Amino acid sequence: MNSSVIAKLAGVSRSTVSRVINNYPDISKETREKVLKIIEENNYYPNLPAQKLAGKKTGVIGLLIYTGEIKKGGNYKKVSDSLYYSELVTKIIDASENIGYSVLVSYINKKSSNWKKIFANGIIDGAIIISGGKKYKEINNLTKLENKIVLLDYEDYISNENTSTVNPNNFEGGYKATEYLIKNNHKKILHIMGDIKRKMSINRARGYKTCLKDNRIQDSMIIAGEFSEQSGYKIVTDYLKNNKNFDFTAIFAGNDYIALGAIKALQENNIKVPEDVSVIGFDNMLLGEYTSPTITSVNHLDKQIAEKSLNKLINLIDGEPGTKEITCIEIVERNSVFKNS
Amino acid sequence: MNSSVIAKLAGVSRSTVSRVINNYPDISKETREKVLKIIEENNYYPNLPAQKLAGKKTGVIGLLIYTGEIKKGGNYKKVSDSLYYSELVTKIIDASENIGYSVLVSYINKKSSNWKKIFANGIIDGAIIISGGKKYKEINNLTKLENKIVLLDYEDYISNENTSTVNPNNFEGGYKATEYLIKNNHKKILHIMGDIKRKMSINRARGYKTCLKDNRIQDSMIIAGEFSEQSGYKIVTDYLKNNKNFDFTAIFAGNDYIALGAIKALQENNIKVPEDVSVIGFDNMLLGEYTSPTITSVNHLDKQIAEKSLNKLINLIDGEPGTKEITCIEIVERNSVFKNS
DNA sequence: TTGTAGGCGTTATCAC
DNA sequence: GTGATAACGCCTACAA
Repeated sequence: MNSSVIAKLAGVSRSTVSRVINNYPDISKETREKVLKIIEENNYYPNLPAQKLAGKKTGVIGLLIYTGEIKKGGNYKKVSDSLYYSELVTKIIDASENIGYSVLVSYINKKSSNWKKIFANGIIDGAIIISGGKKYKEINNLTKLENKIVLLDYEDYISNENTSTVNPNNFEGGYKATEYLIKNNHKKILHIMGDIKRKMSINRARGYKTCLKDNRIQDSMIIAGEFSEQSGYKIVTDYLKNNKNFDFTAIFAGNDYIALGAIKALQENNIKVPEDVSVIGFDNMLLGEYTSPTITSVNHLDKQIAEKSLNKLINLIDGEPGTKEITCIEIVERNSVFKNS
Repeated sequence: MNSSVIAKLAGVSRSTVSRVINNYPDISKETREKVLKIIEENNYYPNLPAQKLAGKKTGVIGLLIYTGEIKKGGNYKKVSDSLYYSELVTKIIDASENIGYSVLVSYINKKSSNWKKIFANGIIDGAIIISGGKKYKEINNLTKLENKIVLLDYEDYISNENTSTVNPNNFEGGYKATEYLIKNNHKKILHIMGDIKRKMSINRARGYKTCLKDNRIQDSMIIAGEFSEQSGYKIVTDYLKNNKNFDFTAIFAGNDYIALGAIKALQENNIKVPEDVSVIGFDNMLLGEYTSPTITSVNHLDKQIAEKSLNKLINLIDGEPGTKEITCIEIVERNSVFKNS
């Protein structure tokens, strides 16, 4: 089934069929309706590769994922092993669907060059790249091509005519999380950092320290670990073991995984959350709605990272130049912080 | 950049470039290496739409999702609102990537016809359709086209030359879950069903009842609800309120959400899980690794539904006829069932 | 308002 | 072993 068949059936030429499909104005009502009827009857849809080849947009965007940073043990993890990345990926898919775009997902890795084929040749109108904060040579090369790209969570900022970037405002997040705890009457706040080598962690910690300073609070406690439940659990467990009279009333965790581990450790030591100790996380993962207690968190993900990236991409596709964007931050109140303001 | 440019640079014809790209045997080593060098130097990749138009496979499969069944309040939910669907979708993406396929994700809905364009015209080599168990007219129509399709979780079995189906073995799952509890010395087992209208629920409950019968256990207790945490929570809370001397020692929950809600309700009533009451869930969601206690569950998802669907699809693409498949079931032991065998 | 024809970048079928 | 050429299905000037 193709436009020639439709044309023959409708008694018109292929170009007329094309005009109908693409909503050209200069076409008579009769012809249009006649053609549309035939199209409908024959369940005809234009061939996407052919349309693309002929220069049209496809309504498909690429989602390129660099998984090198998602580690599991010593090995590279897949997206589905991580609730965080699963949520981020499906959020991008959902946001795209919402504005009528479909998403072509591919991984960036050295083994396969599938992603290059997809990227280098436009079945896609543009792409969002999740780099996991990693400087990856290939990504730098990609940005030099003519494709429209949005770089997500790529802290080493690059930008050009065809490239935009979107990053969470980690500093502000750290600041607001700390501020929220202070407003709820906490003065002894422990901050558990994620991977100390990542800018993300450093900026969140900077926000924490700056906020304490601004509020004239001297006691700052920072322990560095990893962005995992196990790490949060271990750090708090060890801390409680080594400090019989623990002296913090709240924890600002580097992300929700750490928060969850910290909460488990506290609970196992018969310290109630949030009555005895409050905990605030970061990332606002959906997971946080299913734990006990549910996790109060810093939101930059939900309706932010995904939708902003997509909007930026659409702007690029529409011909606007690349820009740099930092997402807004808000506290999502759940039950792991005791309300006492 | 296209094959003509490469051809000119290499001093050969376009056909020769094509032969090199597609690994044709009848070509001299010299020519091949010369062309490959030019290709490399110029960072050239063949144009996917053009290849597809000329009749080649693309290495892209479609993932079509019918979201009508994923409800949130009264409204239709997005995939990212559901940890279950997020995990399923990313598992399929991961499994595909693993064998070198990229995934084009699109939703099936009445508002947009994007999915039809994608489906009806082959940038994709085939598609997996997640129907959420819903009889949807459009899906039936799709199976009549010539595309290669795998229907996931579509209990009303359809199969033809181009269509395979994959379903979880809900009956066996219900049976094995119950058997596992019995083996751990439970005789009073409450089963909390999900949506009673869905075959999924009915089959799990059938498995439960058959297993009790096979083990000569008279007491069967079934309460029907929905596939949600809230439902599990409410049912157990109400039960405990109305039965001061509750008489079950274990719960078989219709899925992990229900299990989670049930556990919360038990804990709030100072009933310890698993010491006082054991709970087993269904679906083996990643979520179950982050709760306290972690949730023992019936696994059909992990490395099953996703990978089997994909294998089936690849078989179809390779020209084999459609088949019907039911996934294997296994118990994943975590900490919500007390080991007492 | 409609039809004709060239081109998009490949692959495949012929020749040579 | 390699080069010309006709598809693949569509879009878009240009002509009428």
